[in-house]
Amino acid sequence: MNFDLIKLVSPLTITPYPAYHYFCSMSITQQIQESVVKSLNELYPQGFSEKDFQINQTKPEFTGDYTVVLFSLVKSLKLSPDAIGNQLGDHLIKNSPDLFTAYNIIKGFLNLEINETYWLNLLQKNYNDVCFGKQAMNGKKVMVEYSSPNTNKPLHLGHLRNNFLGWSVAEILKANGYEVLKSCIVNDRGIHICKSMIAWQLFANGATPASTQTKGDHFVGDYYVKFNDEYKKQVKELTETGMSEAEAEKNAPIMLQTQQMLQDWEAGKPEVIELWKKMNGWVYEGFDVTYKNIGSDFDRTYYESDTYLLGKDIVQTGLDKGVFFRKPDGSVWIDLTADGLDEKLVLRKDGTSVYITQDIGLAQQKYDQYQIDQSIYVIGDEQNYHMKVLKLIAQKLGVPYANDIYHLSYGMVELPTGKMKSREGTVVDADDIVAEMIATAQQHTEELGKVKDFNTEELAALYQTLGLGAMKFYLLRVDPKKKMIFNPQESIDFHGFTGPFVQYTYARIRSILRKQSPDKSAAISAGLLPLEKEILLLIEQFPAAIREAARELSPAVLANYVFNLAKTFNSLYTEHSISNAETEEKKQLRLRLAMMTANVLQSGMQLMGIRVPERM
RNA sequence: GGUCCCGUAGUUCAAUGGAUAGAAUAGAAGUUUCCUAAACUUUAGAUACAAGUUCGAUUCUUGUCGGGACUACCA
Repeated sequence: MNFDLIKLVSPLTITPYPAYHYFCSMSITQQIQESVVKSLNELYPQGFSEKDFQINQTKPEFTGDYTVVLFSLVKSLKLSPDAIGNQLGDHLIKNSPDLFTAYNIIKGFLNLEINETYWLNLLQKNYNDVCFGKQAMNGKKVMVEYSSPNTNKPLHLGHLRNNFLGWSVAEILKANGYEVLKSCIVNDRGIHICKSMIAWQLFANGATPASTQTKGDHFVGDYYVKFNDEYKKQVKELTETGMSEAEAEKNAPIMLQTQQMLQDWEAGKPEVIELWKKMNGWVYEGFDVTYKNIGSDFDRTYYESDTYLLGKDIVQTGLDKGVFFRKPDGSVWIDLTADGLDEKLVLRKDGTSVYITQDIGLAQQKYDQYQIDQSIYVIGDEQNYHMKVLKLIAQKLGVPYANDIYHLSYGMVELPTGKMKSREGTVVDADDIVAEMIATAQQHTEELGKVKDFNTEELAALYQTLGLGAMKFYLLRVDPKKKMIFNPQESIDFHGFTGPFVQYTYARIRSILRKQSPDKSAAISAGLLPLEKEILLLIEQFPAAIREAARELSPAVLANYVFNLAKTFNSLYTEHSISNAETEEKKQLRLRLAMMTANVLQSGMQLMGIRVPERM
């Protein structure tokens, strides 16, 4: 058997959904809500809305599918929960017999049983719909800025979380009908860039990535490390001559050289600019390889060397408006003490701009260029203060996009031993860890020996799919806002709550469907078994999960969702045969169930940037 | 000092104020003549502490203890 490489793994990027396609029917929760509101208002005069009660999925230990929590109604109705439950339950069944078939009340909870035909119709209508759960375009435009690398060192584990998160959030927003622009701001200038340039001049003897067979970003990063080593050495030498540490740090020759180089760069000195371009070029070649490998892409890349002068004119406007004030030395500030922050510099006394100045300028430029409705910045939580300042300044300036600035603040990735520290050499390199995951995928695959007929290319694609899938899932399964621990041992596990677990479930379904697809015209069986219904309930919640993921800007919602669905399907798979089902109608039901599960798993994984394999 | 964030099984993570706090992993015990055992089943194990708000608190409020981030005329 030979499989086409293209078809072996699922596509990564989502194609825009046709405008005519959208999930038109209301979710079951919404329908229940609506029915309950209607019933309450017909039964009682008080006047109720959806906010007056809660609908939950019924806990497995009770009979029923969805549950109305009655406590919140007790006070205004002055009736016991049981009395309300009985009246409401009767009324619901009488008025919507096609939706509700039975109810029971336990300790203030009204458990409702949903008519089985609802689930069967849902399945029959959508089992082959690969767009299930996605919304039509809503005309809103969002920019998601993520990745934002420095050109003095290679990407590390923290960047991976940023990249996977930014990319996934962009796809999730697309699935919710937004037009999304992915952007990247490259920090390509400044003192830290000059550090690696100086070190290269001093120590490289003309070496290049090509001459040393090193990936460009790693090559340059090595000189950044060399700078720090040399700097430390010089500081130590100076302090040994009796100089104070602070003085030594200021006067170390290599630091003086670096500062001179920054001035030369700003003055446009040709040989400095040339070196800068050359070394950044090496870094970009390296980044391109990494980005391509991990599946990051951008619609628009901004370079700080182009934007670092932006924002000065806005500062002038702010001065005129009295938002900013000038100190006697000529520097310009904003007073944010009333907002619980400090005074913040926006323009140096020499008239040059600082970090925040260019961010103000760039925000304005993005708005002018693209008329975006929302601007999401995927940046680590160490910059919470900075982003708060940015938004505050925008608000005080009264710019129209001020309230559309949103900082998607994600937590740091830490190791079991603590924070990653470049000085202590504990930084986990992005390329290394990805390669390690792919190698682990290869090792597992070879041990299991299930795809011995694959050719070299197919194997490479599979290892990539599995290794990267495991990595992405691991970094995305945690709530982005929270810091997370990266445990190298645990991360390479391909069992349990992992990407490969979901991929495996998908592959097993595809294996069945390759041999036999559902017969479109065939009847399906009524009388759903508990596991069959459980899967349908979960599938029905997929559109809601996509919406929630967008509302929370959290791919973790999808990771949890997809895992639960896969887990439940695996139980069904073990308990009940699909191909050799009890009856032909059962078989047709389960084939549809399998197909829809596979589609939803694929969509969900795709929204996290994870491909799913046909076989593994 | 100031501002902000976080404390849930041994470990890593869940839980719009709702029922007996879920998973995964590690531990223990099982499942392969049958659709892929990267799977499934069973088992044991946790809300830092103390008050408050209420029908009900992991969730909201306050305090205590513990951990972290930020607080540059760097970017």
